Amino acid sequence: MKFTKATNYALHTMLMLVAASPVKPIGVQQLAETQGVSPTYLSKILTRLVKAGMIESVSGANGGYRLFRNKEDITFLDIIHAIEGTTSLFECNFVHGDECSIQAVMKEAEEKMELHLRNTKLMDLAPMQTKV
Amino acid sequence: MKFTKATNYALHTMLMLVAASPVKPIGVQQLAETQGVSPTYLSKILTRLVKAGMIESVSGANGGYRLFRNKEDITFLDIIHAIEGTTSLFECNFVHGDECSIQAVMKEAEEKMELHLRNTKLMDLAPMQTKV
DNA sequence: GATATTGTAGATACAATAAGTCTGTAATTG
DNA sequence: CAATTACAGACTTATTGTATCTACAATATC
Repeated sequence: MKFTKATNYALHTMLMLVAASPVKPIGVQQLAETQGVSPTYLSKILTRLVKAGMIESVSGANGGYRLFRNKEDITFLDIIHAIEGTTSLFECNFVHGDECSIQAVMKEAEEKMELHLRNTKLMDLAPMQTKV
Repeated sequence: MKFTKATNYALHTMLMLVAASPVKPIGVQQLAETQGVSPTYLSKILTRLVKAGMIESVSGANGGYRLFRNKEDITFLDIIHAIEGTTSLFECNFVHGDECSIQAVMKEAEEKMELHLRNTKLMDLAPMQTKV
């Protein structure tokens, strides 16, 4: 199991948007070029962030993407959940008596990871690095 | 991203082996039947645990699998690493200046999860549940 | 030692997911 | 209106996960 590349693209793009102007949008062309990925594909990924209410898209000439929520509110977990989904990483589909004790442990472990991702905001990195 | 089913099979099998006799091996036939998976496939998974030095296989009539290490030493993380591999869940392959700050955060998060999995031993569950 | 029993390795098949492309459409600006 | 930009959906390709099958090697028991 691995995080998908889409998550990597999403995180890097968000970091750029956080560092950029909150009013003037950045075109997907530019965002994609910096990361060496095709604009249409990146657009498809970013649309998920739009639907999650994190960013906003502006059509037409000089359009692009810009933040929608406050910088301060956007956590790593938000972005990851928007891309990877929110279902548990581990699911036991056996029919035990009731709860699967193994799954319980796995869930606890996952929550430790999520806690860290929820407590870390993009802002925490933004100042030191303005590009990519 | 999801943990594979193989990890689920491995964890459940290990729980059975921990609860079973440390001398008399259990056949893969029986282990597989309990979990509703084919014996040859489970065997393939268990072979990875053998190579990781956690369990031992015994060929021939009345053969099967049994623990090799001490019950007390076997953590969730050991089993998961044996099946899923030990590489990071997140890898940024862009060429930044030096270290990717996003990757750094992701790595920390992963370590939180691993810490919990390393601190939880199969033994912790074994007493309350002897089957599956 | 022959035979039945059990795990092992390798080839192969199938399915699901990830990763990316292409094309046409809709919205906006100038 | 023309140029620019994002969006949606169908489609393709590559990779990984999930098995199955078969021949082989090791061991126990008679």
